[in-house]
Amino acid sequence: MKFFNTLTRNLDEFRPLDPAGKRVGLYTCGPTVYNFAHIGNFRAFVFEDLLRRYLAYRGYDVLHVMNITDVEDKIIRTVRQTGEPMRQLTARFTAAFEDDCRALNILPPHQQPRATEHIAEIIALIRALMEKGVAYQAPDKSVYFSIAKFSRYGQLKKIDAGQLRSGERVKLDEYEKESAGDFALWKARDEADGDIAWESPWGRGRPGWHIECSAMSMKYLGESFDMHCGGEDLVFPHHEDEIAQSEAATGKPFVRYWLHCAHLMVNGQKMSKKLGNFHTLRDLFAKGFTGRELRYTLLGEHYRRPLNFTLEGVEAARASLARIDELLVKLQEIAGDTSPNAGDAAGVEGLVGGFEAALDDDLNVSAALGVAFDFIRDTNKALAAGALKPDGAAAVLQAWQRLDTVLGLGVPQRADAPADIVALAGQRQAARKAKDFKRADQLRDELKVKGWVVEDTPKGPKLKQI
RNA sequence: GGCGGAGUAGCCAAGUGGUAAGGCAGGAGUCUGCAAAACUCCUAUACGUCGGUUCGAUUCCGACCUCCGCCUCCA
Repeated sequence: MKFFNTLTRNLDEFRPLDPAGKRVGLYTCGPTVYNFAHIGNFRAFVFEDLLRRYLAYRGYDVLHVMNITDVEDKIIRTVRQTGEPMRQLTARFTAAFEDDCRALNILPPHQQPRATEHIAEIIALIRALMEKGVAYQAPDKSVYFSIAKFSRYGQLKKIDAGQLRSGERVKLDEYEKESAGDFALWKARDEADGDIAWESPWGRGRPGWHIECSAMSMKYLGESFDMHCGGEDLVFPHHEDEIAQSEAATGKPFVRYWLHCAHLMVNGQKMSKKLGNFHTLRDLFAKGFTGRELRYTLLGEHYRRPLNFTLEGVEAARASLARIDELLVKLQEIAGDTSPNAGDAAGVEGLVGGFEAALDDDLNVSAALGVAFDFIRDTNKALAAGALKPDGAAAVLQAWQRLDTVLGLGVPQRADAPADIVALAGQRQAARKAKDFKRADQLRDELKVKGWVVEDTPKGPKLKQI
């Protein structure tokens, strides 16, 4: 299994730190809960979900930790503007985030630590950095990390710390740092913070953003762990700073594999409220799209390529899913209660082997889906030829269910139609037998209004819920 | 200005030094009372531009164009 590691800029063979090669520590940067997350945020979370699911599929025992940033500049600004208490605001948007993740069938992390519940760990880490002499308290009372004291600074982004130039955002910065590249570990309380402040050895204040991830990831996964992911915008400075503060404090390598996903664009442009192409999941649900359609859309493209999100793309995803579902339902009908036996596995070797080979190659999910659709066409041909027996169908279903533990698209359940629908379908069939096709078509329309499609097959009419 | 990523048919999107998966959309056909689904064929001599290396490049190299990201708290 190979992954593109931002640290080495190479496709690296994955080897867990665990000597037994079993346990894998995975940390993914979670949301800042001051608003609804948008479709771009969820691209990253779906990618991380795919990664986690595939590691589990490959037999690894994954411990997945994702933080919730529940104290931060934007949160404080929102609190100031709206007057809503911070805890209420962050609880509300954390719940909304969790709802959205469920809708996308994103597995919940095993640990979901919040920054405000780890102030003690954060202070302990800053204290260690102060003791090592790599952090200092500036005249503004805030505590900063001195990148000049950490010679490996820039290893992730491949930048020379001396080359950092002050951008426009720095001009807005009112901090009294020794060097432009230094970043805040502890931010001294100011007027605007109100009562959002904690006691610390350096006075009242709150944690900087980067330090929470170091403190919480190391608490739950150890000082060195396997994988850390996020969107590509987090490479610098967030992840670079995490490496600096973590490694400076422990003297040990922090993370072995850094994986970053490319951004999502909407209609070929950067998503922005100004352009009117800004989508939250809620907006998309209101347009009639489902979580699994959106999951498929976000999942279908390789994570290191920019994804161009369009509503047409979600409609294409819907059609693709219908093709998959159609086959699965047919297979369920043929398989019935038959359980697959070992001998039937031969027919699905190509599917499973191709799928795994694609995902082993840096999670090439597009190629994996290509393999799946090739298989779907072949299976449809076999079905049309009547060549698929119950045990063969059961074997295919079993294989697909296993692959779906990775894709997370869900397998449709055969739903038996209620009695009134069955009765209507019976009347229609009687009308057809009597060659009263006008009446039959009326009844078909009536069924459609009630949410059922009737399809005439060689084995008789078949009811399908819309 | 610095660093990095991307440009494949109508749309989305894999991949490769020897003329390129898959999905969607549109069209035709088979099947059907008509549909639906499925299958077959077409749209499809599709690889940003210009050079170079090579027997041969979409794939390697160079330049250029366009788009995107990061350059102090944005997935």
